[in-house]
Amino acid sequence: MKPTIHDVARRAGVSISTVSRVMNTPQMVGKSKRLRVLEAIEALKYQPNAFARGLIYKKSFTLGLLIPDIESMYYAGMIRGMQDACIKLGYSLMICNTDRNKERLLAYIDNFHEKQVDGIVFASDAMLPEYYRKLTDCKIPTVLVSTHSEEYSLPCIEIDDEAASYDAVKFLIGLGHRDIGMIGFRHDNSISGPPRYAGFIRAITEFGLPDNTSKVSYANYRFNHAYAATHDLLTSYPELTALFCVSDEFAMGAISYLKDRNILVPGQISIIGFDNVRMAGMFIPKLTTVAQPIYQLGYRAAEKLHELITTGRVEIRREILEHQLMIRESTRER
Amino acid sequence: MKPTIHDVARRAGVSISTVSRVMNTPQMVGKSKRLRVLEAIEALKYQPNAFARGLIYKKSFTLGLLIPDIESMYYAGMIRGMQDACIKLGYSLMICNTDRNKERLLAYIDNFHEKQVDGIVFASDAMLPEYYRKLTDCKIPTVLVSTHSEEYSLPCIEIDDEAASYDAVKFLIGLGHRDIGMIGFRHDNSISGPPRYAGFIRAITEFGLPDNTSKVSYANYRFNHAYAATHDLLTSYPELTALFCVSDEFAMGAISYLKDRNILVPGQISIIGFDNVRMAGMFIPKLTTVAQPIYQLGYRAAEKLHELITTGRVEIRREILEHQLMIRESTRER
DNA sequence: TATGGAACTGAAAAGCTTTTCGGAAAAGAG
DNA sequence: CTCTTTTCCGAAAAGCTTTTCAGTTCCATA
Repeated sequence: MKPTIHDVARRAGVSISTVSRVMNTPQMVGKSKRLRVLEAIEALKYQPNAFARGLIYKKSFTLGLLIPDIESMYYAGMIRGMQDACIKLGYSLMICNTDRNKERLLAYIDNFHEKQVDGIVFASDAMLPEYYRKLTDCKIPTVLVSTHSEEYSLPCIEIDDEAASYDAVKFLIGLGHRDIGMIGFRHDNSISGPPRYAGFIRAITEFGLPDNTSKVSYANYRFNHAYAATHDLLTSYPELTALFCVSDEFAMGAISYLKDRNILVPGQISIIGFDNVRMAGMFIPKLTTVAQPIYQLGYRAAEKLHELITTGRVEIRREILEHQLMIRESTRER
Repeated sequence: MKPTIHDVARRAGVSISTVSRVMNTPQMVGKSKRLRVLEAIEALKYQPNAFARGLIYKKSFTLGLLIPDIESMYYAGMIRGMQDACIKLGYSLMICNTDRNKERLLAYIDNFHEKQVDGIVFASDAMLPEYYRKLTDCKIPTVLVSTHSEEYSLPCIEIDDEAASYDAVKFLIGLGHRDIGMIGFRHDNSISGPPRYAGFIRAITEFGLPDNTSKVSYANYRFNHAYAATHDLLTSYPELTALFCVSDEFAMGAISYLKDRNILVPGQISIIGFDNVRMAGMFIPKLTTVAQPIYQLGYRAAEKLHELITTGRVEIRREILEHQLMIRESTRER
């Protein structure tokens, strides 16, 4: 049986109040008793019971994290940042992988509610009304990361997707490419889909290449969808010399398809990705990509949530972090 | 303020005992009261307080997971399996990323202890004496996954590393290769390092190729170390035509190095990896590798831990799952 | 040597739920 | 219609900690 504060008190020959004080405000306790208590704690390996404390503090010192896909390299990087922030702030992190499943996500919120997490970082793309309702019903502080929500005005932290896309496409154009395609996220089930498309459109129109407007194919998060989308796009538009992919995984899928067709990257077609996941620098060819500050996104999200929990509000509701072009080997001058 | 059982009771005009019964043993409650209580629960969005329950049950219905590297694709796959099992078994999962840092791991165990996790899945490679002592001091049921420990006889679940390596190297030999090198885990800070080396040795000696015994270079978990190790190995042994890498990430690092030196894979050198992470099929060339049942490893680990928690013991202490050769494009006949 | 204050300590309540135990009401039997 | 047996329900205790409140002890000062 786990030792309780009573066991420690008995062994040290003091009251439980004293033991509690030794743990929380040691300076209030006389030296001799304090030493005896410390000895007893050590001997018994006493660790206060988090349930009892939670009952009093009404806090669990635990944060919940909702991510759509644990196997995505993007979220893995974010988790690291978040955990480091949690350590700094004295929280534990409970990570739940929704697999983009609505029921599962809802069930996780219930679970978080029951477990009394102090707040939730929501990284699961679109904040649907059902999610929001449940979150407000439960009154759980929530921040969004790498997504946002106009209608519910939740605190969020992300990059400027439109500008980042624009920069990527502009870079391609600067390289001399005139026939540029895009592999995008579908607009109906993603948040970053539309702004990234908008950035693409802005760049091509601004530089007088409106022919490319329709040279877009959509894929569904994963490698093989991007592979198929690339096939579709290239059969319709074989003239393409450059491809803007809205994620590194998409870029890898596209390159993989091209490789299977013996089309050289960047020899014949240049590819630019998005995210700069760890794998981007390991792939062959190394991916040129627009880098998100993935680790910082996670780190700041946890900090922001902490701010929301402790102060009840947040300095800046919508926080934008800088993106950055990483030029590597998958792009080349035309 | 979160509604309590008292609020529900008041609203439904019954005692708290009745509310509790409605939640736990509904058939013990008369229909009319039950309905009233249900209505009140719904209206108030009542959710029992996990702290109070934990105090009574002495269970948190939470499992702790210790992993060395959340950014490794290997562990990401395992987490998915574990989470699915946890959902089935009614547990939550608390994932902690140790970053292979001893102090951090120890701190996480303390944290698990305080949070009263019901058990721990330990995937952090070597079970050091300090870890084991703390675990036993805290009396937390623990199972090991994709690692083991002779001295402490903890339940574990893994593959047969020696046999898997043997199969990989045998496959290379079957392809006609006679000059085979290996990029291995260092023996001093890994558990699977020695058995995988042993499998390599057994294969080459069994097939009469003892010259290869020393053609081994060691790397430290990550891509760039494998990149460097490949450089070392090939400058010492330029005659190599095949390379056995003890992880897919190592294989990618090796291929990346080879690519930078304009050495063709599999044209000039065949590469076989280990693990079959999700990325293995996406890399260029697609990796031939010996597949671990990563998802099942995670799933079974959670089930096994559940078994240990509920029954106090475990049917089979050391459980071996089957590996399987995945022949793709990074290997070729000599 | 008394007295005021500081320093320290213990008893008890609160926080929320489950469960045991005893009692009341309803249903069935004679 | 009375007595027994179920069925159902409420009061209270237990589980562990923190914190408030009310002392007690001890030292310094008058």
